[in-house]
Amino acid sequence: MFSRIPGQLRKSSREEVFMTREKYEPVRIQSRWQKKWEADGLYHAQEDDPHPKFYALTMLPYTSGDLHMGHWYAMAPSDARARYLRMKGYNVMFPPGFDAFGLPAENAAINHHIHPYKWTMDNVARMRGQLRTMGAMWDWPREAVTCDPAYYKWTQWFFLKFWEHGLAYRAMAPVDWCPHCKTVLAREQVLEGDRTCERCHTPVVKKDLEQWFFRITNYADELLDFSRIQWPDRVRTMQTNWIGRSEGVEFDLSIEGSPKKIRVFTTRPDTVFGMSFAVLAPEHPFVHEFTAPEHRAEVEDYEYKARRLAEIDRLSAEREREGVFIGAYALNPVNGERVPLYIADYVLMNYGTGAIMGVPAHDERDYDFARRQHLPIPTVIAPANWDGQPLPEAYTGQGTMVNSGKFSGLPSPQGWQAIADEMEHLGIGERKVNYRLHDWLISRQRYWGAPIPMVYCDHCGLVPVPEEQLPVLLPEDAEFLPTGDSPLKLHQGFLSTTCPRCGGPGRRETDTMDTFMCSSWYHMRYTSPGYDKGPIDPQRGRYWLPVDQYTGGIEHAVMHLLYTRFFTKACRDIGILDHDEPMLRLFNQGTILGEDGEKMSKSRGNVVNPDDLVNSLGADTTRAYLMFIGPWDAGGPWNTHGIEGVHRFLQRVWDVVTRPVRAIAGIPTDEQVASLRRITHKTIRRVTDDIEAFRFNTMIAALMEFNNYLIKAKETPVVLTDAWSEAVRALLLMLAPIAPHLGEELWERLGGPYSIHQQSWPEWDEAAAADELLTVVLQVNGRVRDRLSIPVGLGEEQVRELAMNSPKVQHFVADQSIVKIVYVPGKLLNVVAR
RNA sequence: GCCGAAGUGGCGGAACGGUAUACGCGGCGGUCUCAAAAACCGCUGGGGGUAGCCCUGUGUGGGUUCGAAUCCCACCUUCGGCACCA
Repeated sequence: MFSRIPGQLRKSSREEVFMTREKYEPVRIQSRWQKKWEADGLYHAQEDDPHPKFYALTMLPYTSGDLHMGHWYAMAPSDARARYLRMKGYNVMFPPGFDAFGLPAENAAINHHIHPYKWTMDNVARMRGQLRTMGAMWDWPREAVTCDPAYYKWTQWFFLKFWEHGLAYRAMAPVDWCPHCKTVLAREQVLEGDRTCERCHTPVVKKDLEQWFFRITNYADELLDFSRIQWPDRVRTMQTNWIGRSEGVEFDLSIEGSPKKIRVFTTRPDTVFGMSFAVLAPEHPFVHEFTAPEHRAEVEDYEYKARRLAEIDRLSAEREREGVFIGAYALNPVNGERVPLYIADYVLMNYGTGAIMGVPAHDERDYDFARRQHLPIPTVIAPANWDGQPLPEAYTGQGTMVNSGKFSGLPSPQGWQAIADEMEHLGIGERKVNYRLHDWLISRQRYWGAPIPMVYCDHCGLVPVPEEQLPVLLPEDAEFLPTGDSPLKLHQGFLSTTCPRCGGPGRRETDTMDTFMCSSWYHMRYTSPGYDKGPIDPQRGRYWLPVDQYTGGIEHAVMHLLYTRFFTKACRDIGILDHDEPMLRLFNQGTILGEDGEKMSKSRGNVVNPDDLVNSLGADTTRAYLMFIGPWDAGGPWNTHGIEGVHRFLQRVWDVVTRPVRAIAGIPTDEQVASLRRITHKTIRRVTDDIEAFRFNTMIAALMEFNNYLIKAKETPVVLTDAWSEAVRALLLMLAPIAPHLGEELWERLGGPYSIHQQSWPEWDEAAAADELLTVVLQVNGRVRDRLSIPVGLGEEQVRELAMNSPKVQHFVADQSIVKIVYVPGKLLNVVAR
């Protein structure tokens, strides 16, 4: 009985402490502010704002079903920076949207009998809800969903404009067909190496089909010019390699006993005297005509093998270079020499002319081939100090021309030009630039995409659908059968139409457009929501475009990011836009991995669900942890304990602001105040530099250090000063872009005006941030021996004197003589003794 | 094979050519508690010493420099991209 009393007392005093210390309840706080922000339209950017505009954009997500951690990793830091720029005084637009066309929706229709529209829009609804929980400054009224007829109407409109301006065309071409997806793919969508479909990893097969193309190659040279944009070197290199520009000469080889000539392309006209054979691609159209009867069987056998290989796999560049002689001879135009003609699969039909001159001494592939076929390997470019002996391997560098008729003795770069001139002069060839880049294949044999607005008429041929008849709608009652044929092909109502030109019977194009078409211009549409006279309202478009800061993954380097640049340049030439590049600055974030360091995937069971975290630790902690985990461009593994550390940090910020100040006796010293102001202003400087440079991890580390200081300072009399309020306000303002809900909540509790997200970013005062005492490191022969605390501005002489008086310095110098003293003002002094 | 990026504590990662390991996690010790959890405080690269301290240490080996994680050369490893483009 008696002993229970102290216990009860203790219990009640603990309750008292509990009452005075309010808990940080992130889930409650976030839903409160998300509702208020949305109701207030806090993030809806207007064009009549006096501040300079800033268009911040993060790559739009595909409507796969759920917002996963990868989306958060891409979007949360991007949002934080958009918020920061807003506080810096920009009129920031940060719009959301969905890439909503594509095969998964159609596969769901075939497998689960859900209409692609329903499947997609259900996903959009779910993802919208999840996006809202991030607490990002999404400008919802600008949202675009690419499968919405109000959107794809304009995708079709762009197609018509490209058609009108000769940038869209239909052609028969050998294309890559995915037997699983039952559609053709763009070259970019075929994984090189194993030649599989990038989506389902089924080996693709070659088919000759009539397809729709965009003339992106018209812009090849302009796409190589990155001078107007600040994009990462990595992306620029990848695009440059993909475009693959090479300068050379195209010339004719006469064929013995035939009036026909074959054209070859070379980047090394300076080596033309070294040709000892010529090669045609196995698919070259002249092969049959030139093949001698006694070689026919062998040639056909080889063609068959080559075709099979081309379809299945052509794994390696190291494969033996094989080929067969076709029994014909070509004549070298510069010296009349007769050289045997081969077919070999190392020559590709879809690059250059599909035929080459074989110069084994100066090309590694030709060298291998010549060795196998026992062909001569004449040297025509002499390396420095060449001994006149046959080369042990192909020499591909520059040198002095030899055995090259009147060109012998010339340095090879000069010979290159001289021979090119000569061929042009004699009319047998001319300079030519070749590209690896091909025209963009945009047609797909699927339902779930924007229909290509063209009509086939027996009388008029190909006729574009008139603008006023757009959109060509996808029929809602299409049947989704696992036949492999596009549902549009089987839908009479869609298929049959009247010819817009003659009014006679017409048949609609059933191909739909590549989804990269939709994503090539979505950033334009965000500027003009609801505009119905065109894809972009000229005034609003001019105000917002181009995008100032784009962020997204590197995986789109040669697809989306190249297409959208092409799109912008084409629109400029058509007169729709007046700028050259869609996005001025680009930042590529890395990939967030599972705790095991592997890519997050359901099959690995290492998926971290953001929804669970939002409902437990809160959106702010999740956002902050993703930014704290490491450099944003590096990505990295998730760590369950790591996020708890970030949560503790936010909890301690909460405590610093909300806990009642304890009764503290005494008045603060000048030094206490100065030191608080110093760390405040130093932190503002650090944090500002970091967020400018996308260094969110060190930015948060700086805020943690600052908060740790404030926790201790709160126990001292400085807590009663203006410097303290300045510090706490700065802390919240700097935290607001990272943890927008916590920032807003605490800002309100401090009595700050709504909203913290409309306040100015704090500025630092260099004078307040300046140190009064500096630590000078004393080294002897480059090794740290002592430290000196000196007042700012102490002259070198005095520092030297203090240093030489240091017992430790003296000990390590001992009886050696001092050779020199290096002094880095205010930082370090190194005594060199020997 | 070619091109590019990167290798730092037990872990994620910090460090304008100038105090290596900030910040966080984990671990150890402590306070509080009947106890535990939470929270808070302290310690925490390795080796040596009772201690003041000393030695050593940023993938490996060299070099430049008063001084190198940082710059240069070679090599090893990892990750990306490209891979017959004439």
